[in-house]
Amino acid sequence: MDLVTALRQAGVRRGDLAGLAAAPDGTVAVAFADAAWAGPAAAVTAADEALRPRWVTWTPETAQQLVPMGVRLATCWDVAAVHRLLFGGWRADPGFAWAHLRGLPPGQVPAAGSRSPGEADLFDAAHEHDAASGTAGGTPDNPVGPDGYLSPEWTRGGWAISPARLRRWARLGREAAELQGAALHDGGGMAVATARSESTAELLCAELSADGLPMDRTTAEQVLTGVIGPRPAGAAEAAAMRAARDGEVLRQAPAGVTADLRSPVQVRSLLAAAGVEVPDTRAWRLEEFRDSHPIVAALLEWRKAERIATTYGYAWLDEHLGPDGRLRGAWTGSDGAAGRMTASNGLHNMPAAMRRAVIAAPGHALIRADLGQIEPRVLAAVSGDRALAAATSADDLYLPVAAQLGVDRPTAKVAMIAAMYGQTTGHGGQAGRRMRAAYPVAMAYLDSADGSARAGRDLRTYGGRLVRMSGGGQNSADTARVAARGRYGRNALIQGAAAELFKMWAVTVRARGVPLGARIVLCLHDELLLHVPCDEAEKAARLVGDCLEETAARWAPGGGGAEGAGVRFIADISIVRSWADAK
DNA sequence: GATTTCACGTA
DNA sequence: CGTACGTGAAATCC
Repeated sequence: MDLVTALRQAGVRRGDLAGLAAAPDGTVAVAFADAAWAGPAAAVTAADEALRPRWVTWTPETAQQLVPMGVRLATCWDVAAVHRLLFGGWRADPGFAWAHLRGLPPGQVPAAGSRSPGEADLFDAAHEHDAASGTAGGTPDNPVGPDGYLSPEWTRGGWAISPARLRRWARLGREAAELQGAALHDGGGMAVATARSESTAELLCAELSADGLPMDRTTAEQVLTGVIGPRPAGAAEAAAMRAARDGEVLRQAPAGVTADLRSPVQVRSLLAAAGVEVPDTRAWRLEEFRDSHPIVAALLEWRKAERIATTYGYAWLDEHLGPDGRLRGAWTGSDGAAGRMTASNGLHNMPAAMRRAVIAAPGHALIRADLGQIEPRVLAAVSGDRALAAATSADDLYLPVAAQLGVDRPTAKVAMIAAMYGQTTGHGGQAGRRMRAAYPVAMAYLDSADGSARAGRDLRTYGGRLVRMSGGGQNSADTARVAARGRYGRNALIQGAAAELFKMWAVTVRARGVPLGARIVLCLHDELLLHVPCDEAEKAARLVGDCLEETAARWAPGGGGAEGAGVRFIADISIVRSWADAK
């Protein structure tokens, strides 16, 4: 039966959970109500458009498989993403997530192991029954073993196709999602909404990985030429150019002294020979010696060029910029403690000079949108501090804060940041004390995070993400380490909540942007870059702002001031041809 | 050959 | 004015 018809007959409605599993050959299985279906992936697109269920995936790999096949789903519930939210940590494979949901000791999850040569693939229909016989745990029809764990035969992947198994796997995914939903409801608050947006952010990540960032090769090569010279013809020429760059620094050295500039140890001796004594050679430390000896400025200049040459040079361009003018890397929806998005291949730490080369395709424009002062605004929201929330009504939040504290703006900003992230020197001074008096609720929130983290107690972000502070290596009594743990904890709650708000905004923009042909092409912690046909650019720019208002209203309710914190979030939004044009 | 340290880019 | 992450080269470990 046709999938849409089957879903309709089962009474599946918008937002209902539908299990989804995909085989490498493009076969998918869908599980809903008491039924399950298997067939070609294209049917899922049709079902998504017709009914828009919330597709349950075990891991983001499903989306990563489907997107290149042209299947882009509206929403999902990703068991791995929700597992990370509920339980923290990085590991989130199906067997591990399932064990947590069933309350089984996660340390004893059966290893997925490796297939021995010649062993039949469980998911190969032809060998279906032979393969599972004699193995512990699950059966060909049941992934759950008698011990309650998922069978390694099912979890180790590398599937060929068996529609029956695929359907079973999709059904079990939906069961896992329902268990997760129940666990999240117990937590109350924002957790279910966060689970949805974190999951859908995984769909966005799969698309970002597939689509890439538009970059103009000619402009990129121009930027490189300006910094490190033209593309070398061969290895010999490259070595010569490198030596020439080194020479610019070494000619400033005292007579007879030389060094390998790529060796920090040798650079330190080199500087010492020039009369500059430093404990290490980091740029911020060398900065104050810039005028002590000409070699320092030359070295700092060399470092900038060397960074571009080694990490973002012609080799980088050749490797990651496709013939279609798209720079690609792998995206993850939530990495590390705070749950920020990450990207590989330099997409998140590209030198500012290269932004000039990020240019919309012909007939298209980029929409650049930056959240303004996101962290203090997030603090106001998550702590529920009414006084700080009042300050968020200003475009520049630090002006009212400075007025409240009776200090100038730079002092107010430092005091705020010191409070949010902890400080290693001094005790905050007068401005710090006034912060405590002016914003006691926000400060108590931060103190509580700091105290819990110091004591090794786990934390939860506003959106419900567990930040693990207990366990291995967290019991040190060393004063410096304890203080660092405190800073880590308070930072994780602010950075983490900001990441949750950002992703909710991003997936809202992703959904609303579809009719305009607007695609998100870069996410950078508090900044979104959209690629959109020129004709729709104005609409898309307004849409991004509207989506922020909508997201903020759901995420930090009470904008009217009657209830909740009523925090205002702002974004700087501009329509540009190149990423470097804005601001 | 794998892991750690230093350094630096982004937020 | 602190935290996070990814990357590359050298240094170090095994």
